[in-house]
Amino acid sequence: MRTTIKDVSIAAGVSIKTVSRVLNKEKYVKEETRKKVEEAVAALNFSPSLAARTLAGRRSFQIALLYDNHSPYYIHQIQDGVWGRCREQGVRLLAQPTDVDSATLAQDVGGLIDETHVDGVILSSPVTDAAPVLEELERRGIPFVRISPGTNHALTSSVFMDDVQAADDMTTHLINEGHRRIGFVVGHPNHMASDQRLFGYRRALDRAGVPFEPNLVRQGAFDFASGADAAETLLDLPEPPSAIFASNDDMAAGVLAVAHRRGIAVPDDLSVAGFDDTDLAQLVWPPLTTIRQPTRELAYTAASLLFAMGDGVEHRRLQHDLVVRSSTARRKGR
Amino acid sequence: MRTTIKDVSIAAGVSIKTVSRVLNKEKYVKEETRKKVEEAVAALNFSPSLAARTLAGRRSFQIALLYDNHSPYYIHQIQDGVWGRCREQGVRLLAQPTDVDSATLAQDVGGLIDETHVDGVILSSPVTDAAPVLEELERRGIPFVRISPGTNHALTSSVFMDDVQAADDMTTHLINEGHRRIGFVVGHPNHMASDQRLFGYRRALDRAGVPFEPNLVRQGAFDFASGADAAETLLDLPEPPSAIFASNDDMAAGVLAVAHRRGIAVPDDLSVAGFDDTDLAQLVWPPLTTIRQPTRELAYTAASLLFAMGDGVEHRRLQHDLVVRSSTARRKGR
DNA sequence: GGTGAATGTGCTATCGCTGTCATATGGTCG
DNA sequence: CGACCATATGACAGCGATAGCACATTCACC
Repeated sequence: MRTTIKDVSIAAGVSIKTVSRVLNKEKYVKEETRKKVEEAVAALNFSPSLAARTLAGRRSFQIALLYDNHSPYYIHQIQDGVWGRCREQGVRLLAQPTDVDSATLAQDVGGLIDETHVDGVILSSPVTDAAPVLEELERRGIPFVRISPGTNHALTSSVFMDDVQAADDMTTHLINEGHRRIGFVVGHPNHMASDQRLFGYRRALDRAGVPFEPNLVRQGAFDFASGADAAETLLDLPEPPSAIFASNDDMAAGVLAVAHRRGIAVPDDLSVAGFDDTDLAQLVWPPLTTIRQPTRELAYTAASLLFAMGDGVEHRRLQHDLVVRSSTARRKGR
Repeated sequence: MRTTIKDVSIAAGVSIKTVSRVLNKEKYVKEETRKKVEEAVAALNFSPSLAARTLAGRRSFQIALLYDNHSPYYIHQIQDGVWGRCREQGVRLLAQPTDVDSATLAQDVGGLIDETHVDGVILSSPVTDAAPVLEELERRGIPFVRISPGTNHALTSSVFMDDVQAADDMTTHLINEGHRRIGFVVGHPNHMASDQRLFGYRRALDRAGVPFEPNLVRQGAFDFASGADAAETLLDLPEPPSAIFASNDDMAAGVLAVAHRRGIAVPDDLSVAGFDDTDLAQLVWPPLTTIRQPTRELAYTAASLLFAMGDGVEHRRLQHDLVVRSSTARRKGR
C-alpha cells in the first residue's frame, strides 16, 4: 500500500491541504505546523505522486529535453547539464531523442506534451530550428528554451555561443601560425552552426587577406567518417593544405586518422583543429587544438532560464575559449 | 483546453469507457465501434494523459533506466537500445543518473518510484550490483532487469555477455600473436565486470603456460586518464610489456596516447587492445583491436525481458566478438 | 424455445493530489 | 471598539483516466 498525503496528514494531525501547502512551500503555514508536517513526511518517507500532482495542479514537475544529435559526447554533456539544474529544482527530466527529418515530428512532440503535461521544453540543436516543433510549442503555449539555436527568436529564451567569432578565432590562430592554405570541413547541413562556423572561417581569411579557395572547403556531417572522407580529398589535392580545421572534434578525429594512415606527421606536416572540446579532443593523439564550447554550462543555463521564464525572455551568450593543444603548430618549411 | 477522453467519446458517440477499451486494446469491442473510436482519436489528435492513466490504473506506461557509468559512449548506446524497445512498446523512458556511492541511494530510488509509479526498472552496471537498490526494488515488488550484472540473482531477469571468456579470447589472441609479457589494465573496482575480465586474462595465461606477473597488472577506473597512468608505469618497467590489454576502450585510448607521446610505434613496438568496441575504438589511431560487446542489443533485450517479465525470469547471454583491427600485431624482434 | 456462456457497452466510484472558497484568529488603527 | 487586513487552516470539488460491476444483446446447444 502506497503512502499518501492522507497518511502524512493523519500522522501530523493536520488536514491534507496543510500537508499540500508544506509540500509546495506555500506561505501562511505556522512554523510549528510546518515542522510537524516535515517530520511526518520524513518519518513516513513520503514522496508525493507526480501523477496526482500533475492531474490536480497546474504543474507537472517535469520538463523534456529534445535532441537529435549524433555526437554522444555532446548530448551526454547536454543531458548532464540540464539534469544538474533539474535536480536542484526538484524537477524530473524526460530526455527524448527525436528525428528532425521525420514527417510526424510535430505530432510526436505534441503527443509527448499531451501525455506528460511537461511544464517546459529544452531544445538542443538541430531541434532548435525545426519549424514544426517551434510552431507546435507555441501553439500550445509551452515555455521553451533553445540551446545554440541557429536563428533568432524573440519570443523565447536561448543560450548560445558566438560560433562565427569562435571559428574566426581558430582560423586567425592558424593564420598567425603561418598557415595560408587551411582546409575547412563544414558541419552537418541541418545545423545552423555549420554555416556560422564556415562564415567565421571566411571572415578571418578575408581580414587577413588570405584568398578564399572553394577547393579547400569540404562538406561533412559532424561524424568521424565524414571527417575522414573530407581529409582524404583535401590531402589528395595537388597542393594540399598545411592545416585542416574541422567543424567539430569527431570530424577532426577523422582527419587525424587519415593523416596517421598516410604517415603524415601531426602537427609537424599538418595541423589539425577541432571544435567543441568534447572529451574526445583529449582521447585522440595528439590532443586536439579546439574551441572549448561550454556545453554543460549552456545546458545548465538553459534549464535555469526555463525555470525563470516568468521573469521574461533572455538571450544569454556564453564565453568560448581557444584551447591550444599539440595537434597544431607553426607551419614548417616552404 | 486539453482534448480529453470525453471529447473523443462524444465525437465517436460512445461512452468514455469504450474509448478507454479501444485505447487499451481490450477485447469485447465491436470492430465497427473500434473503428469509429480510432477515427475520432485521429481526428482530434488525442493523446491520453499519462498522469490520469497512472492515477486511475495499475500501469504508468513508464519505466526507468538507472545508470552510473562514466563512459559517455557506453551509456549512450544503452539509452539508445532501451529507448528503441520502449518506443515500440509505447512506453516512456526515464533515464536517471545515480550515484552508487551515495548514502541516500536507496532513498533516491525509492523516491523516484513513489513519484513516478514506474512499471519497471532497468539497471545498468554498476547499479546492477548496488545492494540498497536491489533491496528497495524487491521490497516494493517492482520488476526489474539487470544489464551485465556482476552477480547472479535468481529472482529477476538479466542480460549479459561472458566477460571472462571475452577477456580470455583477447588474451589468447595476443599470446597467439607471440606476446608473452602482456600488460593488463583493470577496470573500475565498482564494476564486477572488472574482476571477471581480469580473471579471463589470468585464465588464458594459465592455459597457455605463460607465468602471471602481478607487476604487469595495474588498477584503472575505466577512464582515459587512468589508462594513461597505467601505461606510464607499465612502460617504465625495466622489462616493459610488448602488449597492453585495457579493460575498456577509453583506457586503451589512454594507453595509445602515452605510446604516441613516447614515440613508441603501435602496433610495431607495442600492441594495444581495448574492450567494448564503443565508437571510440574507431575514432583513435590506430583503430583498436577490441571485444565487440553488443551494448545496444543488450539494452534492447533488457527492455524486452522487462516487458515480458510476466512470462517468467530469464537470463540471456549475448554473443561477443573479437574484433581485430590495427592496434595489435605479431610481436616483433627479440 | 429456454438457458447459459460469450460478447458488447455504459454507469459510477475512485486514484492522490491541488484549487477555490469558507472560516477562524489575532493585530493594527482611527 | 469595530473595521479591516494579514495570517492560518480545513472542507470539498474535480483533474482525466481505469476498474468493477450491471446490464444488454447475440449465439450455441439441447
